[in-house]
Amino acid sequence: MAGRPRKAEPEAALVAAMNAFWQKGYESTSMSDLTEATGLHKASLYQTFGDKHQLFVSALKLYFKKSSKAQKESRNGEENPINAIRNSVDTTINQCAEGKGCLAVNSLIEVAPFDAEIDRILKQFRQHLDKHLAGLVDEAKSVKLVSGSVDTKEAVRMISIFLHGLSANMAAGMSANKARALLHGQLDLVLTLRKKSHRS
Amino acid sequence: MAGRPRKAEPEAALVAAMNAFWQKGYESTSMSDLTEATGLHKASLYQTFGDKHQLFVSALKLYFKKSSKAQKESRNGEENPINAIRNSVDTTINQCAEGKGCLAVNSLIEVAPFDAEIDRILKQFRQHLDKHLAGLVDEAKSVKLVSGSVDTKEAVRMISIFLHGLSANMAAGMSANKARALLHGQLDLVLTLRKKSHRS
DNA sequence: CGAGAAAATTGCCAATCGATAATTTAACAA
DNA sequence: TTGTTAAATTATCGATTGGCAATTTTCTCG
Repeated sequence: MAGRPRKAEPEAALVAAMNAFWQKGYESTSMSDLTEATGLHKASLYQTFGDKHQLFVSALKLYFKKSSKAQKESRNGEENPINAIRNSVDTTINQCAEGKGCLAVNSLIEVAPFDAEIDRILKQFRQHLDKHLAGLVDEAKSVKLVSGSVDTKEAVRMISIFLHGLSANMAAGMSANKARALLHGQLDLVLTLRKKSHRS
Repeated sequence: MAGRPRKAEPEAALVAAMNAFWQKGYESTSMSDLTEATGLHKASLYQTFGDKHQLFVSALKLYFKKSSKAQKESRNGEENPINAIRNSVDTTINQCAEGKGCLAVNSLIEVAPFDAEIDRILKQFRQHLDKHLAGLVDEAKSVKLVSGSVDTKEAVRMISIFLHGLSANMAAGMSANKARALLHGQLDLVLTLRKKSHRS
């Protein structure tokens, strides 16, 4: 009944493909690049993941899965909601890489305008992240660490947009440290925290 | 002496090429796309502008020329420095287009990481814009419309990053109106203006 | 040990990529 | 008119693209 077993876990190949798309973008990553990155032959990629577009969709979904997992872990017992917020956005920055930026933001610009499916996936992901952050902001408001006059949705949006901007700048070489510093400044402004209040 | 005259202004073709790159990005825009957009035949494009990369460089420089011109005109006799700042960033948003974003930001993500020349041009452009905005902020500080405690460079950077984020979101469909509203909110925060102070 | 099944690999495909050489067309000067 | 010059066009190049059919290898089960 059973046939020849796989030599490699397809998950590892998918991670390699994800990194390839991340580094070069969708269009510029050729099937040849993908075979080199994954170690799999071209036809094996087609058999395992379908065509290039399907492989990209799978890679994006994996990126989101990893990112969501990192978000959940970012709290890690932290009780102070403000610090939880800081951990959360720091984690988002950590998902970016110097010289590469964030795969989601890159794809938002490069492929979402021409690809309804990718656009849908990315929108879903943004909503997911925004919801997570909004929960933390509400929590901070409930314990009066953030003023009740702050509009949660608005605040989250201002932070989210700023994160997009940081991703673009990191793609062009901004360091993660610099990005984090700017980001915490933005948090101070949006949540009307006193400056230099980073960490407790 | 003189030979056959040109049938079309090369400037018009360059504008068309710029729009093509803007809409589809560098890699995805083929020479075939460019011939269709410009109306020129392929070989004419090579003769007039050099290869694809040189044509892209020329298109980027044209984009910056147009953008810089719009920036200068955005003041247009406005005496209130705060309104001059608002006009300036509104002009930046106007350079973006719904569904396309800003050519500079798109290129920053798509090509700057792999192309030193483009990276240099884009960096130069950002510095130019930042300098212009910093001048306006300093002006506002000198007439006490912005607190002297505001760090000009820091403030400009926070606004610039936010603009990058807005461009990314506009590429994925955010309306210019929404972008402007969020942007003015960011100005209020960064320059510590009282909310809803838009326009005088 | 074969028979069968599935993974892995080879080899090839039409289409398109960016880029030029060779040629034709059209204008001005002599 | 004709020679010169340059723009416009045609035709074509080799390389690479994404994609797949055909084949070989390697396993499990009867």
